[in-house]
Parts: sequence; C-alpha cells; structure tokens
Amino acid sequence: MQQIYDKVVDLAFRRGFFWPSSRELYPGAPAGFYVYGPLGLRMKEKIIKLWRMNLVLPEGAHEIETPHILPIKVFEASGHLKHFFDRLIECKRCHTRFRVDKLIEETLGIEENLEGMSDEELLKLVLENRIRCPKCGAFDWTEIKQFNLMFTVAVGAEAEEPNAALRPETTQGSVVEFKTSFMVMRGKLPFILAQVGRVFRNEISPRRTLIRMREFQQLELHIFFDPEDQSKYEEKLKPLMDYKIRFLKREDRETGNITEMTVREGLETGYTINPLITYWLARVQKFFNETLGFPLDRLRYRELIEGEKAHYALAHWDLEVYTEDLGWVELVNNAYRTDYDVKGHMRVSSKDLSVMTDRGVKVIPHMYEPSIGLDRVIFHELMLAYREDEERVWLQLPRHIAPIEVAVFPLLKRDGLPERAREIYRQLIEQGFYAFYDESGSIGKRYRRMDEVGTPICVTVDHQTLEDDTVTFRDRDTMRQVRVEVKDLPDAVRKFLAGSSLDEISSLASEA
RNA sequence: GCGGCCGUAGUCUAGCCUGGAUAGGAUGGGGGCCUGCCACGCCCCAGACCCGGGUUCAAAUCCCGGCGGCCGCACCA
Repeated sequence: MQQIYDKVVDLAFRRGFFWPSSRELYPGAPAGFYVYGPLGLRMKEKIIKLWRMNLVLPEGAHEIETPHILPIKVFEASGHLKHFFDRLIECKRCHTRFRVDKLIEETLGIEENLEGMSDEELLKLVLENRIRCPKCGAFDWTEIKQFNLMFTVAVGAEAEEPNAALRPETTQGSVVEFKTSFMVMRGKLPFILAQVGRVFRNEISPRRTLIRMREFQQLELHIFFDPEDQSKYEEKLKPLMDYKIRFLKREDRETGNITEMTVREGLETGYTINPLITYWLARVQKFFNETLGFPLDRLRYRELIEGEKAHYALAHWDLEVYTEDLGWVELVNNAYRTDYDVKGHMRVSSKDLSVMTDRGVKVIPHMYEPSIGLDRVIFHELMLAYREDEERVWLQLPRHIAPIEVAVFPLLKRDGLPERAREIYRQLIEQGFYAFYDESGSIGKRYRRMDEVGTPICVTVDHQTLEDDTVTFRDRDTMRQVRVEVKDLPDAVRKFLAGSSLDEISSLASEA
C-alpha cells in the first residue's frame, strides 16, 4: 500500500517541491541526490527557522557552521573510520554477509588489531583457520569486498590518496570546535552548539526519495554537559513534570504497545537517565507535535537495543512518525554519546578538551544529541497534509509552514481587475509575505492549483473591489470566503497564518 | 550489493509479443478567445521511445551490457 506516498511524490515532482538531481540531462545519474525546488526550499527555510526559534535561541544554544570536508584523522577519533569502512565477506551458500574482522575476532577469540591488515591477509586468516559460516556452517566464502560508507576526497592538488572525507554527521565539527567555541562564547556547561548542515553517506541503496538519500540535511544540537551537575535542568523540568512522553520500550517491540510516561515517571524510574536527557526528550516531542503539527498518536520514541545503537551511544531513542504507507520512520536520532567523542579526539589529537565547571573541577563533558533529519520531516509534512475528495486534491499543511502564504487573483482578466490585483500582490510582497499572483485560466482552476500546493489563503479582486476596496479571502480547507478590506489585508493574512479562524478574520473589518 | 518485476513527453498511457513510413491519446504546461467565484468550452504551440553496443536493408520493438525505479533480503553508524 503506497497510495499516498506515490501521490505525494508525483505532486512534489510536478509542482516543484523536489525532484531527482540531474535526471533531465544525464539520465544515468546516481540515485540519492535531490533538488529542492522553490516550494520545497521555502518549507525547508521555514522549518529551519522554527527549529531556531524554538530549540536553539530559547535554549541559549550557539549556532555554528563547520566545513563539510574534514581530515580523515577526525573520523579516526570519532570511530567512523572503523565503523564505516567495512570489509565484508559473504557465505556463498546462505548469502549471509559478515564483517570479516568481526568474524575472525569472534571465531578465533583474537583481540589484536586487525584493522591494519590487508584484504589478502584477512582472507588468508579465514581460510587457514577453516572458519565456517556461523549461520549455516558452510566453508565456502567469496572474496572480501570493501564497503566505504563515507565519501572520501583527496584534498590538495597533488594529493593522490584520500586524506579527508565528507562528514557523515555534523557532530564531529562541533566536537572539534567545542573548545574554541566554549572559549569565544565564554561558555559554561551545559554548553550547546547547533548546526544546520548537509551530511553525506554513501548508502548502498538509496530508496524512497527523501527518506534515504546520499546527501541530506540535519538540524543538530550538540549538548555538552557535566554528568555530575544536572541542577540547571532540574529547574527547567519543573513546568514539564506532567508532560507525557511516548515510548516504544525495548520489551514492547513485539506488541507495539506505546508507553506514555510522564516526565516525572521517567526521572523516578531512571528510564530517561537524567534530567537533561529527560528534558530534551520532552522538548523535542513537543516541538514536533505543537510547532510542526505532527499528531501525537503518530509519534513515538523507539528505544534502540544493543546492535541497533550507534557505536558511540550509551542510550539511544529514535523519534519516529507513523504513516500508513511507510510505517514508522525515524525523524530524530536522540543519542546519549557520553564522553565517547570528546575522549576520542583527546586521544587522537593529544589535546586536553576538558573544561572547568562551576563546581571548580575540570571535567570531560558528556554529550547528548538530538539530531533531526530535515528532509524526512519535510516529506512527512507533505504525507500527513495530503487530502483528496471527489472534487479536489489539497495539502492541509500547517498554515505557517505552507510555501506560498497567500495568492492574489483577479476574478476576470479585464475591466482593470488584473491591475488592481497586481497592486495588492505587490503590497503583500513588500509586507514580507510569500505571495503569488496568477491570472491564467478560470478562477476555479487557480484555486485548485493553490489547493494542491497547500496555499492557505486566496485573495480575489472582483468588481466590488473597485467600488468599496474589499477583496474576498478564501480558506483552503473549507473553501469558505469572507470579505476583507484591502487596508486590513496584511493584518488578516498575518493572523490567519498564525491560526485565527475565518470568522475572526471577517470580524476584522467590522472592528475597524 | 543479491534476487524478482520494470523503464515511451512533467504525469498516466497506446504501440513492443509478430521489427517497417510524421510514435497515438489523456492529463499537465505556455499563448489566445471566452468566462461575474471553485479544474467549463474552443483554437494554437511546446514536449517522449533511459544510455551504450550488437543483430538487421530497417530497432521503441529482438539480443547483450550499463544506469535508474519498485518490492524483498542485507545495509542504514
């Protein structure tokens, strides 16, 4: 069942939300790269802004921007080198694949470092020790295949070997720049860095358009804190104590039962570890529900278990969203990375990254990271907004996220109506709205076109406008119209986008 | 990456099996006429055989390879 999915993808390509890169000119272009068209880009900007206004600035986070390309050393310290450059060997009988270093370590009980060995040496070890397939017991292996899940680059005109890589997460940039940022901002723990940025993963098989891409965008918060001092967050949690966070606990995997746990319960039972993590779990869920408009019953935190968690994570919850077509899809990676990253960089760089705290002791900060997959958020906004009936197709996007905020039409293409409509359009643009003007075809067709891209308001200039300077103001969801005076229009648009009802809009004129 | 299915305008599709002349239609798009509020109608225009090779007098059609898509497995740090 992919009905809505297919329709949303079709609509997105057709109307300029997003489409596959380079397809027009070079049909064989590799998959997993997408262009954001004008409408998709607008939504993206709006969501970034909402994130910034809700989770960055009020939390005192400092937004920085670090390079996409980082030296290989960085990824040696972060553990990505080890975990991203897999060497796999496949059993020819049952077609199960194994990481060859793990296979050898586990079968022979060797602890020594196998990373430096060549493929030939590793294969020789497997064959000489007659290591059998742990799954089916066969002794029939393929050659070793290299899997690079990071894109490597050779920096410098004369470089021949890759000496850098495109980052697979923005985190490492923040960790590497933590100390400098802390210093220049005269920081104190907890200290939060924020990054909006593109990340790159050489996925084996990119699929489902924006759901799994090779180049995508993350909204990440990197919260550095003193694990021994939670006082600040204890305070911040007070108003949230009865807020319910939705979890899929590890033991409920089979049944899918969601546990609604209040902040208080999370703390008391220790399930959510500490006040800081608890606060952020609640905060991020609230952001998705209240600001981005995702219904609560479609959201849950899936607790990851050993083997699913990232190599760096002590605890890890994926915030997931449910749609009928795609099932539960991860939107936010919430990882308690402990001091894994900071320590890794201390080890590889031999620099001291510990900082002084108010307690008067130096600590190596721990890190908690809510990391939002922006493209997936946009895609799900579209999926959840899609509506159709016998008459029309429309996107019931949250009004403040719609890419076109208000469209202006002349009822007819004569009698001076287009001229007046263009004036009104100009005024709205000057007021800072994302306005849109159209005079082609019939009025009904123009309404349909705007419905399809989720434009919340259509304003129409008719003959009455020329007499009393009022226009019709149409609501996307009900198709109802009220008349508004042109002078009140900017105010009406602003209020409607912020959530006012159509009745409130129509009473504007009578108040004035 | 493996296996199965598939690839004709932006989208949907006819033609392919059985090779043959300007690749047809719908929808969408642009322009025009019309139109006093929800995809009216009419006229005009632009737009496609995934890429490469092979077989053939001749390939959208047959064969091979590549690329891409969907589904399943694996991967998803």
